[in-house]
Amino acid sequence: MLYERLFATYGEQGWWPAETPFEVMLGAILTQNTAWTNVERALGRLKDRIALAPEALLELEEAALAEAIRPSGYFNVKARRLRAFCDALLAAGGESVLATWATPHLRAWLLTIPGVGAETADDILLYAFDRPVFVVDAYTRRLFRRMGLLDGDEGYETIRERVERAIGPDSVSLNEYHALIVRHAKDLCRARKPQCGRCSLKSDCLMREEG
DNA sequence: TGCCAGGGATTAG
DNA sequence: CTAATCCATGGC
Repeated sequence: MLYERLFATYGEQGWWPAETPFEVMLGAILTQNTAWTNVERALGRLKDRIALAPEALLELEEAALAEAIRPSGYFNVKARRLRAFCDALLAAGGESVLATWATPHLRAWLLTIPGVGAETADDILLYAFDRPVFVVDAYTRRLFRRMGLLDGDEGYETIRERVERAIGPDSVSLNEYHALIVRHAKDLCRARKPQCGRCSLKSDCLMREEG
């Protein structure tokens, strides 16, 4: 099975790279269609200015927040999204309250926040709240399609439920699976290399559109 | 130098 | 309901 192959190739990933659940949430929004190295810079600049807590973030003017997260790209859009997220978080009673909610309720609530779509919501559920959900990203679609596991027109929910059924309600394995797919794509299969020299799954290189 | 990154909202057809 | 388009910096 694909999961075992990836794990055997790359080993444990131990995601998400963040110090606190709140930092996971910020990173989940900042990394939308953005290279993670840029997100790290943005988070570093933000930490230079404020403590990483929703109250402190909301004390920044939107323009100052945008300036702080500038390296992550889309900084005006993301500044608005981060503020909207923190507003919603505090209105709901904070992390400790959300942690008591059932996963479907928590997911539905996340999806009401502007700037939080299906993938970002699942990032937060899995990596900040340790809920057993699978995160479907662009790499996942490419890899699964290339391996013949998808026809190509399946929607986000279909793919997510299929994997969750296959793996089972195990947040540790689901955590690793998504992280391994990203690792497979970004660390060993470099963009625009015609072949992936070091990649043991080279026929499945995710960085090339055509297999 | 151009393409693309751990998407989502909005607009158009 | 599917398909463009916009948002924007930094690496290769």
